[in-house]
Amino acid sequence: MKTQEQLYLELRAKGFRLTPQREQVIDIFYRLPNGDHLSAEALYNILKHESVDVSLATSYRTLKLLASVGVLREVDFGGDQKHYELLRADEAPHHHLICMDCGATEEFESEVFATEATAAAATLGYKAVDLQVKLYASCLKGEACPTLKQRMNG
Amino acid sequence: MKTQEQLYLELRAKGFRLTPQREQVIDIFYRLPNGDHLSAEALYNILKHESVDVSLATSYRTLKLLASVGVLREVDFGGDQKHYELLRADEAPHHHLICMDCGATEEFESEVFATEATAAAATLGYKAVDLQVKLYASCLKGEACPTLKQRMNG
DNA sequence: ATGTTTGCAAACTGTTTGCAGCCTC
DNA sequence: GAGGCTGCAAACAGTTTGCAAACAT
Repeated sequence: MKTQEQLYLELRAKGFRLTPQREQVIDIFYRLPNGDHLSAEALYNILKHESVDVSLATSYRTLKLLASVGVLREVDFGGDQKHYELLRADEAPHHHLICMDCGATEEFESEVFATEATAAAATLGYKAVDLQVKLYASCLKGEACPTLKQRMNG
Repeated sequence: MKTQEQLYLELRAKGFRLTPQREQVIDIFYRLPNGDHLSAEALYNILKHESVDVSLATSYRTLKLLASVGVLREVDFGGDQKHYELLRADEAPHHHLICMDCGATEEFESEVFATEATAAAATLGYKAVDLQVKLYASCLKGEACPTLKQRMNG
């Protein structure tokens, strides 16, 4: 995978400046568990928590910039805020399962989706660019579901 | 497929009232080309155009109600407004292709997705409920793309 | 008659933007 | 030094909500 330093250079090459804020944002995404994703507000909270001086507006602007440059991928889970995840070019694209009971999200992989999607696009006369799969599911754990419990007590 | 009359009874059975507004909304969705979808505002505009007396708020409320009852399905295309489409129980679920060049959306079917998704959910210990596939693609038509042209001249 | 649903306008939420000052190149 | 970048607060878009009147049952 691309290193953070390579990314910095890439940004500069494209005429963008490397500010402390951008550096920190990139750093946070690199430290995130694989496949994890953040909303602008979540990112803002992490930054604040780490005593990084960033405004919410910059959080939004940076996410958008990094997505437009291809560093991040915008994904949505049907909630009301957009989420972003690191785009790892050398990894199999993963898909998202969203639990309707507890709100948890899980990632899973499958080449079948990509293959099928590319074929479908071609059939319709299009060229596939990005595939986003949202699988809404139920954890069936009811009361026992840890995430659900947490939310109800929160 | 369920008839509109069946739907009316179903709503009443669940304790909801059948108002002219709701009747009209359901009617519009039934008259829509198969697989087509509407946002709250689009629905509102159609209703106004047909001289039906409905407020935007009711448009939102009705869509939400019908979705919660399982008549409509909420789908999103990455834009900023939610869209809704008629849920036809006896039809193969369809998926959406969104053109990144011209914004057009197309539907396509494939049982492969559903099969794969159900299996993936089971593997993770979940029960699949709904699968939403968004395939971003490019129509490659550039200037010649009719929808794109229309948008640029609009 | 009762309780749901509506329209209106105001409130809210997530996101974007204008501007003055700051900082990277 | 010049122009992009930031923070702030105000502006926005889409959606939700409180309330009194209107309506389905």
